[in-house]
Amino acid sequence: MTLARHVASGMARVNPAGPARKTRVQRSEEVRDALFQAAAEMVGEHGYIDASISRITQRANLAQGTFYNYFASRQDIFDELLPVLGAKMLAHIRQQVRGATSFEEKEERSFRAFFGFIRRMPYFLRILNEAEIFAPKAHRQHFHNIATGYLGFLQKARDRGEVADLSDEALGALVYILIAARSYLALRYAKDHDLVELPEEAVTAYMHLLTRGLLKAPGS
Amino acid sequence: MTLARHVASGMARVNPAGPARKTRVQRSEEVRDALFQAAAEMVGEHGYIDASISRITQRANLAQGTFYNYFASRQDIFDELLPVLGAKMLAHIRQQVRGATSFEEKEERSFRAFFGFIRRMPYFLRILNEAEIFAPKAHRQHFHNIATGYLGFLQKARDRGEVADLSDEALGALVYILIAARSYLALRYAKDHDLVELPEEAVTAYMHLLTRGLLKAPGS
Amino acid sequence: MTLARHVASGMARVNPAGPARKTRVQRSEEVRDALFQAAAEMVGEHGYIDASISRITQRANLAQGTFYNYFASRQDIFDELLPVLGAKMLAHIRQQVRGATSFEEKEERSFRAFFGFIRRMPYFLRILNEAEIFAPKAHRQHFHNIATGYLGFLQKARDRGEVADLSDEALGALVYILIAARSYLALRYAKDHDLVELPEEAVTAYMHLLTRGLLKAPGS
Amino acid sequence: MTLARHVASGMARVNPAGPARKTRVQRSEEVRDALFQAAAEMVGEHGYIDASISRITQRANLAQGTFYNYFASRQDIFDELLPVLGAKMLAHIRQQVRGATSFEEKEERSFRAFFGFIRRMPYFLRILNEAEIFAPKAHRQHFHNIATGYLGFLQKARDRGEVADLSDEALGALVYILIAARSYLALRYAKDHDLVELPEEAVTAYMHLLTRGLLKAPGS
DNA sequence: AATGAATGAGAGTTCATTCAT
DNA sequence: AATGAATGAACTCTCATTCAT
Repeated sequence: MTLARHVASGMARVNPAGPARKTRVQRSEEVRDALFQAAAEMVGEHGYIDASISRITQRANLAQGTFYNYFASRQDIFDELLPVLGAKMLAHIRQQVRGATSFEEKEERSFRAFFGFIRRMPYFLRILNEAEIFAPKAHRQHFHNIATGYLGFLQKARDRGEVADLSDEALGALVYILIAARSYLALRYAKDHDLVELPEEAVTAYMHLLTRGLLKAPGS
Repeated sequence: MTLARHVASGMARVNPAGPARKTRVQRSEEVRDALFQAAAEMVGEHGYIDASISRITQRANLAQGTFYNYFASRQDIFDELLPVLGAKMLAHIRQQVRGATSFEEKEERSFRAFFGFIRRMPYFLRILNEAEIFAPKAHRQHFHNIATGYLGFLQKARDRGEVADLSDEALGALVYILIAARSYLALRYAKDHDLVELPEEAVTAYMHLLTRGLLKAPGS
Repeated sequence: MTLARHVASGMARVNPAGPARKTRVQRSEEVRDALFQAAAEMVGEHGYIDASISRITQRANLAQGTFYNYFASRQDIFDELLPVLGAKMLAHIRQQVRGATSFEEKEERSFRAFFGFIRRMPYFLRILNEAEIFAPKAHRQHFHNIATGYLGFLQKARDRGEVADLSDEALGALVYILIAARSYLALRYAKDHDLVELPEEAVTAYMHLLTRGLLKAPGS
Repeated sequence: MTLARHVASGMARVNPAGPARKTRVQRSEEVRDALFQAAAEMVGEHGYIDASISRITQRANLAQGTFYNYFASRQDIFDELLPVLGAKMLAHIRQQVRGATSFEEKEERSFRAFFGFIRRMPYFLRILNEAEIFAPKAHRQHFHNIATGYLGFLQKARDRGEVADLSDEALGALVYILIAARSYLALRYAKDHDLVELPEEAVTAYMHLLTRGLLKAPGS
């Protein structure tokens, strides 16, 4: 829950009768956060389409006009959702992978960490998926970030001799396949937009594919 | 062009001064087709969001009101798009795979056939992708159809001994991964919503993953 | 009253329970007229600023959305107001001047006809004046029309020897002065945006200026 | 430039780190001036409509709230613009006319002085013109001031025998005509809201009308 | 005196759907 | 069966004004 506390908690409303002294900038940041939070929740629960300014501000206990003190437009806040949350995701995964040594171990930990993240922040998956349509620039950027990092990781593993000797172009394609795998499995195991329960079998399948492919081993 | 003739042709407008002599049901089907066609084109070119009734009917050379003689609502026609086009895709793939013998050959042919299809019917990719958001029921159904067929195919290959001896659950996960791979690679290699140019390297990468996994072969 | 009947009557609302059979295009024209009429009244009475779509449609007994079936935007109808009413004004003046022979007589009749027009159609003055700000393109066009016609009229009179032998450029400036005179006198003698009562003294002053200038005649 | 220094200079911003040591009332007057100045510039450049409080205060380097320490409302400052600038215009014209002896000379000097003023203070023309719509009370007052003075001037000239023997009412109408002439000619010769280039021909035309009227002199 | 965030009414516009013709 | 005008709810966004700091 610690991870979600800052960003995904459903509690982060603006509290007009706050407990005590706050500086103006503190208060201002709180309001901005409340709006961001409310937008993330709305998009996560009902999609970008239904995340109207009216609903977002209502959820944040603010007047509609207040929104425009913090964001230039509806598109503006949409374009911020994925970068902010995507960075959190990356940080989470990196932290979980730290300490792993082999390519294989890193892959498995990273795979599990991805699902751990969307389990704790169920909004994220929908925000990520719909961003392709509603915040395409942000989505492209996010994808580029991830794909680039992933590609470097694969290239190093290849150069170290841990991964098959494939061309950069081929590795680039594989990066997309692996990212795709995570995303679709998340969708596959999501229940009611809310909970993703990844069965061990899925991890097995993923790792089997990575380590041995699908074909029956000749000697077995 | 034969494939696209029925569904993706830009010609299928209603011709008010048609060559005459049609039965009422023929005429009725023509109108319905024209609407469907126009909707598919609009969604394919501009996305579900911009496919308003007004634009769809305009493209079909019909009045707005006519739409509601054939579809109960805007959502209604959206929900039909994917099932109809998805069936065409499946038919196309099945036909291309016919005659292949080994699992490996079938996989490669099916993989290529998928890209062949979206190359000939560029609308399809967008309709498919956005359906997750705008026609979720249809999308789930489509996915279920495909996944079920794919799973059966994998199970038979496993039982025949061509594919590794994984549990049904694990195969189910793999199905998602393989479908995901195709979808994301299509996005990856799409240019301007219009053309998908799949490089051979991508096929290589995909087949390598399937046949050998990613790890360096021990003896090499 | 005949002049104002078509355009400026306050009665031209849409009557939902109309008396009898009308073709669709008749009905359609009526609705368009009602909107135009309502807009003219609103602008005439309260100015462009307060002529919101909401108020215009309310006055025409129509829903807000209906407005956009007939005009592409608020600016659109604003841009139509002056051309339509300005043409009526010109027609009225031309008709009143018909039959006059000398330059002097034509001028006086035209001068009186202008005030006769705005007396019968009190909206017009405000629409004309504010158009400079709210419908500048229309205003420029209207001004150009009038100024061009007026200039030709002065040139012919000069060439005939009725008017002093001034350069075209000087006549061009005079045209502006004469139009300005009418416009400001209308403002001067307007009471409550509603009634313009032109005193005979004003006609005398205007004609005196035109025929003799302001200076004391030397021999008198 | 001396004329524009007080009112039209683009420099008159509030300088937060001023050279210090000012009495409270001095400082207060400075702030008020800065707001007035900013408003005049905004209205002059973009019109009353776009002169929002936000834009005015931004241009004056002040916070929005500060505005309301000096003016009761937006309308309030609009209503001050024309009286203040109009007085400057009158002062300028009076000064330029000083020393002229005949009615004719005074008229020509005053005519030229008007255009000299708006040439040096290009804001003024727009402020003046739009005031009729956005600050009607101020506009009426301004007009009354000017018309009254002008009328007295004409009356004296008439009584002296320099001007034709017209009734007061007729002279009242002529005042409007002469003011109108200036205003419209300014508009006629304005280029891009910024520069008014009055050609000599326009002066000729104006003075010809005043001294001889438009008709061909009988003996010529 | 100066600040600037909060407010909420109101603006123009779009669009799925209805329904009389 | 086809039409297309009418509807009204919902949308994003602006802005004068207020007020606690």
